[in-house]
Order: sequence, then C-alpha cells, then structure tokens
Amino acid sequence: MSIQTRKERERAEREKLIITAARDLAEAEGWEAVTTRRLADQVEYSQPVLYSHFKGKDAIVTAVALEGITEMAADLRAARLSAPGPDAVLPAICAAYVAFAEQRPALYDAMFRQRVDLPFATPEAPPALQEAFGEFLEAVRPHAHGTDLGLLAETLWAALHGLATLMRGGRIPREFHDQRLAILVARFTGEASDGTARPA
Amino acid sequence: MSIQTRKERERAEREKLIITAARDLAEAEGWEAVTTRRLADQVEYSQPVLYSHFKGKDAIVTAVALEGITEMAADLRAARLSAPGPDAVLPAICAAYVAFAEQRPALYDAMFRQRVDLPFATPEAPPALQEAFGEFLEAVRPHAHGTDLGLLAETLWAALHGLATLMRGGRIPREFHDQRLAILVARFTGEASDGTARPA
DNA sequence: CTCCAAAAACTAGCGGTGCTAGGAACGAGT
DNA sequence: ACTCGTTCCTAGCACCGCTAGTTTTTGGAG
Repeated sequence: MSIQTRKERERAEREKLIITAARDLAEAEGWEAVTTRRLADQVEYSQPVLYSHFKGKDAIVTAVALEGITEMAADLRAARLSAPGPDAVLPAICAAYVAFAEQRPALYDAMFRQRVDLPFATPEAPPALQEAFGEFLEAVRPHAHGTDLGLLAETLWAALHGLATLMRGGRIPREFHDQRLAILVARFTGEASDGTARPA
Repeated sequence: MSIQTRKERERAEREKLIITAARDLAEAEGWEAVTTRRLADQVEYSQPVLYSHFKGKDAIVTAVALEGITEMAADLRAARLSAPGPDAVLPAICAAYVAFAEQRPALYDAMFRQRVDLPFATPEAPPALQEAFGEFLEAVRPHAHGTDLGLLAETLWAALHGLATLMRGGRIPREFHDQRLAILVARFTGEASDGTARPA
C-alpha cells in the first residue's frame, strides 16, 4: 500500500503544480498566453502528461476557477465579518467583490468569463460557490423589503460583474469607479443616493 | 476618374461583404467558428485579401462591433420614443438592451466582450455609441435625484451588461430573468421594489 | 540479481489557427 | 502590342489543442 499511496501523492502534487503554473501564467500574461506547451514546459513534463490529469485545456481552466471561487468566498466572508453592523455588510461585500475582480483578473476571468464546465446556481454547484453566494444573500437580506432574496442577490452580483468586466475591458473608464460603486450600493441599500457630484 | 471610382466602389462592396460574412458566421456558429480561412472561402477570395482590407482579425471584429453599436442605438432610441412617458423610458430602455444582447449574442460579444480597438466613453467614441449612451442618460434623468447623470447611466449600463453576460455564460439561470430585470429597474427608478415573490 | 510485464512519459505528428513573403496574372496607359 | 504597376493567389511560417505509437522506467516474481 505504501507504494500506491506514494504514487497517488506524487500525482496529486503534480496536478497541483499544473494548476498553479496555469494560474501564475494567466495572472502574469493573461489566459491567451497559457498554452499546453508552455504549461508542460513550466512543470518540466511533456505535453501529454497534462492530458493524463485533465481532459483538456478547459478542464485546467476549470480547476483554476475552482481555486478562485474558494478564495473569493473567503474574501467575501472576511468582508462580512469585519463589517461593523448588518447595514454595513452590503457595501463591504460589494467592495470586496470588485477588489477581487481587479486584483486577480485572470482568476476572475476563469470563474466568470471563460467557458468552464461547472454547475452554477444549482444544488450541485461547488460548495465554495454556494458559500460565496450565501454571503450575498446575507448582504441583501436587510434591504430586501419583500423581494425574493435569491433573485435580489443574483441581480446585485450581476451588477457588480458588469462594473468589473466593463471596466477591465476598457468600456468604462477606471476613473470614478468608486463613485459608480457607491451609486450601485446606494441603489441596493435603498438609502438616498449620495448626491456627490462628479468631481471633474 | 470613372475607373478609379469603380474600383473604389467594388472595394467598398467587398469590404462590406467581408463584414457581413463575419457577422453572419458569428451569429450562426459563434465567434470561435469565425476563422480567416472560412471567411475568405465565404467571400470567394483568398485569405490575404482580408488583410488588404483589415489589419487583422481583430479589426474585422471591430467592424462588426461598429455595425452592432449602430443597430443597438437605433433599438434604444425606438424604445425610448415608444415609451408612454418619461418614467416609462428607463424600463423600456433596459428591456430593449437585454433583448438586444439575447437576440444578437455574437454582435453583443463583439461590442462588449471581445478585445476590439475602439474608443469608449470618450469624445472620440463612435457617434452611434455616444447616441446609445445618450439614450441611457435620458432614461436615468428622471431618477437621478442629484446623482451625476453620466456615472448613473454607466452604472445602470454595467448592471444590465452583467445580467446579460452572466445569463448567457450559464452563471445565472435563464429562469426568472424578467424578475431580476424588474428588480434592477425598480432599484434604479426608486419605486418600491415589487414584492412579487419567486413563483417557484 | 535477473527478467518481464505493466505503468508512465516521451517523440512525433495531425489538422487547425492567424498571418505573410514571393511570385503569377491581370489590366491600364503608352 | 507592350510595358509595368496593381492585384491576387499559392505556399509556408510558427503556433495552437490534442493524440497515436513507441520508448523508457518501474515494481514485483523467480
């Protein structure tokens, strides 16, 4: 049994190595730079080894996305726990979400932009994803006023996703990002929208 | 002068043909099916002629995106004009926007997801894009309450973009899309969020 | 220690991609 | 009719994801 477990361990370590290499390369040069050849070179194995671990390149992206989901869930949870009160949760979650998207763009791309084979918004979805969504549920709960919590959370999530992706894609200027985020938060908390004029 | 103009006309016609072929192919089979070889085959010319019209494949996508922007601007304008009153403009614009994204997914991808070399959110942006954004400005005007119009419009735009792209990417179920859109609209019009519970 | 079968990893290659260099064919002006 | 510049095509480059077939390594039996 010892030999068998050693092999399995080594195999698991190598798999982790592949995922990390893919992630690092994507974060450094973007997903378009992540090719199976470069990946194989990085882990110092030949290309076909990758396919003994993953069905294809998409599966590698999926594995990276799963890592990202776990980390995002932790970020959102930390943001909620450090919020001073229930009403402060939503702004904190929103800020943490867009910060994650900004700071780990490749990870975020894998999670929410690339084609991956992961179940979303179903009971079969990854636990970490459900956990992350749960944080959004808690965030919107004080401001639901009878609206379905799940739908409200999905809508807020989508709005943040739009802000993050449009900004990253250059469709919306980086300038005044904080103000836009504040506007969105105000619209979802129901508080009077802050009348701060565009400072430019 | 006649020969010269004839050549220019034929050249313009062929360019239009390339753009249309790219667009049709993308709408039919997705952008990943749009290759320079298939495109060249479609217009019955060899590959290199594409490069005498466009700097590269990205430029072709950009040209398609420009077409899409023009059509979207027309859709949004029509939606605004057919709205019964100022307060009905925002819901109409929102509905028209997501409908466009749903019905012309490839066009929408070219406009807002793919890497294209177009100026956004600057005075140099394509007129049609500024026109489309102008429709959003009009839509949010009655509900701004002192918030900067431009930032508010961008934020709403981003929220709709998030809804459209997450749904298309399978991250949010198609079910209850109308409710989510209603929630978003309610949050931006400032009216009491409709308490319609999730019918499931 | 030797041998052999099985497991593991490699080399080489397939069909595809975006893009381009170099030569052939065409057509307008003399 | 003959240049000669323009236009277009053939062929090919370097790369992509992926896989078939072969070589190497490895662990256990004799």
